[in-house]
Amino acid sequence: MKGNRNPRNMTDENHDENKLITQRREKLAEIRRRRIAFPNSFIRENTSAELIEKYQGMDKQELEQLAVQATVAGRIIRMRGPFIVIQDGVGQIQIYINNKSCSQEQAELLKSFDLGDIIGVQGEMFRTGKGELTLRAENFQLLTKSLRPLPDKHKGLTDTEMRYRQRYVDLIVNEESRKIFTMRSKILRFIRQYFEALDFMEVETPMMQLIPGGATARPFITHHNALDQDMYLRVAPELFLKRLVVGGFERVFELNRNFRNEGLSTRHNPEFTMLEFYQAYARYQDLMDLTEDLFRKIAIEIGGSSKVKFQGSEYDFANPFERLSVTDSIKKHCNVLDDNAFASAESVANLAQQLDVHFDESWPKGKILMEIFDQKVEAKLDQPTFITEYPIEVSPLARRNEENPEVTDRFELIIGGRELANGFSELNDPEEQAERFKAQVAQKDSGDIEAMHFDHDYVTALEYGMPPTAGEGIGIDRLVMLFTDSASIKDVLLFPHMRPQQEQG
RNA sequence: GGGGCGUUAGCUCAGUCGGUAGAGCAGUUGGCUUUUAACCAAUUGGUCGUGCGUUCGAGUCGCACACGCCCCA
Repeated sequence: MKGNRNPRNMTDENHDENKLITQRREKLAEIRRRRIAFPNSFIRENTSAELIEKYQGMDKQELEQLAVQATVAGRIIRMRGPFIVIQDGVGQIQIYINNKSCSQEQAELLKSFDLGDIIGVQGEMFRTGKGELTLRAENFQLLTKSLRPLPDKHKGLTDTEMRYRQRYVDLIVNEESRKIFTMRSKILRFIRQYFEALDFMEVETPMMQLIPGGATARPFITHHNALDQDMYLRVAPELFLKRLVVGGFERVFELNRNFRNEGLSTRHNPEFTMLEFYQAYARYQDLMDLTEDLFRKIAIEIGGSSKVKFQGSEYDFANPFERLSVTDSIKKHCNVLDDNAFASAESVANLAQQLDVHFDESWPKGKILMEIFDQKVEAKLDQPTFITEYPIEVSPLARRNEENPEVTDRFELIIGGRELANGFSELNDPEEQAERFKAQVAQKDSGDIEAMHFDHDYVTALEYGMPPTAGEGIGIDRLVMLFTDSASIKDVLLFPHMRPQQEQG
C-alpha cells in the first residue's frame, strides 16, 4: 500500500470501502437472497493443468468425437465477451459461456460475475476457431464472491509494499511470486532428502531458551507467565544440536527458524530460516566438500543446470569453490604485500587505519581483522569462496587449529558478497570451552551486547564427551534468494516483517 | 543512525512556470458472442500519504512527520 492513503483497519471493515466494493457487496446480497451464497457442495473433478496436458495434443475434430466432459473450479482472472479465464492452483483454463444459450437466471448470474470471483464449471472440452483449448460451460455456479477488486489485469501488482503486506493478492496476480515460493518449497524438500540420504536425522530443539547461545547476536526476550521467567527466542540451535551428538545421535540436522534482534534490510529479517547440521567424526574440510556438492545438486534440481544466474553474475557450481584464508583474502583484495601486517595486534590496527576501517581500540586483534574483512573484502567476493582460518576471538565454539593457535578450523561460504554458510570443526574440549565462555562473558560485561552467555549445562554435556565433530549452518533465505535470483530477502519470505501502518482518525 | 528517491482514482501511471484533477485498465449501461491485453459507443469514480506554513491561489514551493524503496554506516 502506498503511504497511508488507504489504511487497512481490522477493527472497522468499512474503513476503506469504495464504490467497487459496495457494488460487489450488493451483488453478494442478491446472491444471499437467492440462497446460493458460499455453497460447499461443488465437486471439482479436473484441474486446468491436467486438462491441458491431456488434450492439448488433440485437434478440433478429435476433441469433438471424444466429447470430453470436465468439471473445473477457479478464480476468474480475465473476461472478454463470452470467454472467461479461470485460474486454479496449478494453472489457467479458458471457459466459454454464451449468455444467449443459457437460462434467464443463469444469464443474470453470469452478468454479475466480477474478476476475482471463484466459480465452478461443468461442460465439454473443445477447441475454439483460433485453436485455444476451452471448456464450453453447460452448467456453472458461483462458489465464492470476491468483494475486493483485483489489481490491473496487465500490469499486476507492482507496488512492493503492497505485495509484501498483502501477499495473498500478490500470489493471485503475480505468477513470478508464486514461482519463487514454489521453488523455495522444492529447495527445502530437496535439502531434507539430501541429508536423509546421508543418514542425518531431522530433529527439533527449543526455540525458547533460558540461555541464548550458539551465535553472537542480540536475542529477543519474552516472558513465561506460569514460571514467571524471562526467556529468549533462540539465535541458533547449535548448542542443543551438539548436546544430541553427545547423546549419540551422530548425524543430526535442524531446518527451522532463528530470531535475531537486529535491523531489517534486503538481507536481514528478524526471523529467518537456518539449516544446521552436525556430523560426528567429520572435519570442517569434509563439510566444505559436502557444501559444494549440496549447492551443485540444488542448482541442478531447481534450474536443471549447475549454472545459476544471480543479479547479473553467473556461478557455475560444477566448479570447486575458491578457498582462501581470512588473511590471504585481505592480502588479495586490499593489496597488502607484507605478511608482517598480520603479525601483531598493533600491526593489524595500523592496517585497519590505513584501509580506513573503523574499529574500537579495545578490540582484540582477531576482531579488528574481521572488521577489515567485513568492510573491505566480503562484498568483493562474488564467485563462491570459502574463507578459512577465522580468528579464535570471534569463534568461541570452534576448534583451535593445531598449527596456528590464533585461528580456528572454521570456514564461511561467501557468494555474491553475501555470507551463505558458516561451519567448523567443533570445540569438544570442555575445559577450553569453559575458558572461551568466560572470555565471552568478559566481553559482554564490557558492553558487547552480542557476546555469548556462559552455558554451564553445555559444558557439562561436553564433559561427558563429544566425539570429534564438524557442524555447519546455512542461511536458507539467502540460499533461496541465490537460486531464485531475488534481490531482497522479502521476496523469498511469504510474510516479511513490515512496520505497522499508522491508523488515521 | 545518515543520505537520496517515492507516495495522485480499485490497479498501473501522467500532471509543464503555482491558476478548474488526467489517461489506460477495472467498474456501470448498451452493442457484439469461437475471442486472444477482444472490440465499439456512452459513462461513474479523487481527503493528490498526514499536518503545518508561504501565497490572492498549492498535487506543484518550504518545514515536520508516517510508510516504502535504494545506497551508506
